[in-house]
Amino acid sequence: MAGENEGSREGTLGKNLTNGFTKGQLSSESKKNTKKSKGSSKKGIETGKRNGFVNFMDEDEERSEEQSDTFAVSKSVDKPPKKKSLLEQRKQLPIWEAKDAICQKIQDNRVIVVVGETGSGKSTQIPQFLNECEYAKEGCVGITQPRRVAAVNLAKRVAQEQNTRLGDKVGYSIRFDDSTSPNTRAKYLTDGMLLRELINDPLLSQYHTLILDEAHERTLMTDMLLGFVKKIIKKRPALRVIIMSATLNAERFSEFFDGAEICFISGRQYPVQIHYTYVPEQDYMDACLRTIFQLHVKLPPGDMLVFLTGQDEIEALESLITDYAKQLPSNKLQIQACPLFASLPQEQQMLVFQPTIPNHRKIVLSTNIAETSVTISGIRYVIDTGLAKVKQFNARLGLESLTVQPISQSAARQRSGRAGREAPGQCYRLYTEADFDKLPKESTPEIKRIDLSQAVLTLKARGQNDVINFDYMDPPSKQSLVRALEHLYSIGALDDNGKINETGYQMSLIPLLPSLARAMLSAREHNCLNEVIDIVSCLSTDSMFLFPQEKREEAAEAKTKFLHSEGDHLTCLNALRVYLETSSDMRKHWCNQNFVNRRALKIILDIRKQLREHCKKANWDINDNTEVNTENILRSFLSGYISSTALLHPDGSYKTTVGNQTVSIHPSSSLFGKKVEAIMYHESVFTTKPYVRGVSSIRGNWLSAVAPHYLGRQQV
DNA sequence: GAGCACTGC
Repeated sequence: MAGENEGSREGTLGKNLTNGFTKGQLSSESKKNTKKSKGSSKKGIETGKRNGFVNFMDEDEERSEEQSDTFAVSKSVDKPPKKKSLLEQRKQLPIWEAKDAICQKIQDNRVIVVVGETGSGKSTQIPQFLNECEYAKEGCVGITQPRRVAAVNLAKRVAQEQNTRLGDKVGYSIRFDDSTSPNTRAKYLTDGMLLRELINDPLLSQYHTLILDEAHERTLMTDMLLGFVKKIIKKRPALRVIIMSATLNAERFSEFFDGAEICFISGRQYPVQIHYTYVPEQDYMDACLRTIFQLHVKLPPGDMLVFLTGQDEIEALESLITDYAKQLPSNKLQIQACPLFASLPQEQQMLVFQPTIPNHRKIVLSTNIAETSVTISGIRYVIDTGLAKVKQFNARLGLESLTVQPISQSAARQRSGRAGREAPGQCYRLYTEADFDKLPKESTPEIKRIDLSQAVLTLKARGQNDVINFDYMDPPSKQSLVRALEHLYSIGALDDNGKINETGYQMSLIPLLPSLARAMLSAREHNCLNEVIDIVSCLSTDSMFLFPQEKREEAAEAKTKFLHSEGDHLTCLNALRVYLETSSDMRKHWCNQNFVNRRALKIILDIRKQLREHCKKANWDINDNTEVNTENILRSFLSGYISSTALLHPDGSYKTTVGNQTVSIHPSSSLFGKKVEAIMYHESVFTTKPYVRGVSSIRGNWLSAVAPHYLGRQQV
């Protein structure tokens, strides 16, 4: 199917492209185009409807103004000369002028909102300013980040500026890696880590100031922190809070904190001119390909960043670009296409960051990863399809889905901003201005889109028993909260009144999904903690089994030697055990030979190590069984998957025990096509139909034994 | 008989 799609896509693309770019036309068209756009820069690249060109119009004057406001254009284009001292460099940051004002504001107000664009230096400088303030003599400032790398890099930079060893006065704290000491006065941490700290220190008493950075991203963790911090300031009058946001929706944060003052910091961002298409493009892949070549022959050198939705698209477009690039005259600028997505192997990801091949224009084809997580230097042009893949959780059906959706206006601005990091840039939106205006202003916060089981457990374990009335900036639907409560109840984390019990509290201390944490607790009783730790580690990150498009059969063949008849849980245990027995100098080779994802395996081993340490601290015995007792292992998992089970019906289909929905075993599962009495599954995903993945076989009579309190009414 | 945007503890 996938192959067929690609084939037909290539067909239309090819036709349209050659309309616009036959070999002979290439250079003359490009000349014509350049002339036109120069002659009428206000009106856009007007070329009419011929030749399959994608026609863009520029933003109108008013809109350009708004854009430059949004991006707080820096007037000085020159960069600081190399030899300047760190202090002199700091003094040139836009935020330096605001130093006294910020210090004054934070002395006078308990909460402020700081809006600063990229490059303002707010994340590195404000913590240093604060530590010089009168009120901040004792304790430290905590700066939260949504991502691990950001926490580490900011800490490194500030340690340098303070001329101190990293981990001393300036440190960071992220999962698997803590670099702080009692001396630490500026601590960069992921927001998940600060949420962890709430367990042992409910008032976060070590901090004189908390800075929630990148709050506009509205991650689940940031949103939970916002609610907790609002509670804490009522109990700690001395605590200061700074909410940092990159967009102009700061009023929402200000309102949430009872009208907190907003400070605006200008950034070091160059203007980006926005271009829209005149008419909606039917096929954005086709439009993308044509736009890339159209712009390539027209625009001065400078790399290009194209936002697409996923790996398949990126790989398809990459091969098309490479094909058509062969038609470029050899005396003209050539094209170097670079794919970029999270699961791309490290070595290939590096190509994006290395200097562009001489006489080439680098064209980075990227997912959303380049919108926030990764910054690429040299980008002058952005092409934005206006789309992204978004995960959504249907609370009524308990199904997840991943669908392509239009992005928000603020995401579109974030994308266009990627063209103006080093010089003035251009952004070509493959949609009309009218369509842009119809986009939602902000993206939907994560808390409204995902399964909240883990979040609800987190809230309850930190003293927020009433999760419906927690002070959310954007409350999730009642239905999704109720579903999470029901799920937690089904696995025995809550008592009959919905309060967290000892089991639930123990689960909350384990950094895993509630279902997997429950399996671990159950494994203690079944004397198979060792095996279950290995399996939950595998289930906590991307699959270790790779299936490259071109070598699918080879990869499937390699996987057969690990297959276990009882299902996917024991299959991944088999594979991990073989890996662990492989000598360290052979492991890389083993991975390549067996189509095993080395990056996933590294994370699996990190998680495994962390879980084993957790057990050691809790004094839990990690058994040293020589023989694997599959029934004990599966029964342990069933404690966590009790509401994720399905029974085989006479017609050969599986129907869920809760909700009686028909589900199919995903073709990637080792139980695909097998008919067993009953199954439990790690996740259910809606793609073309409801599929379950991470599936293992169970006996029907295990169900009532595991959760009589829950399944009593729906006896099997 | 077929999919995986991106994070995080």
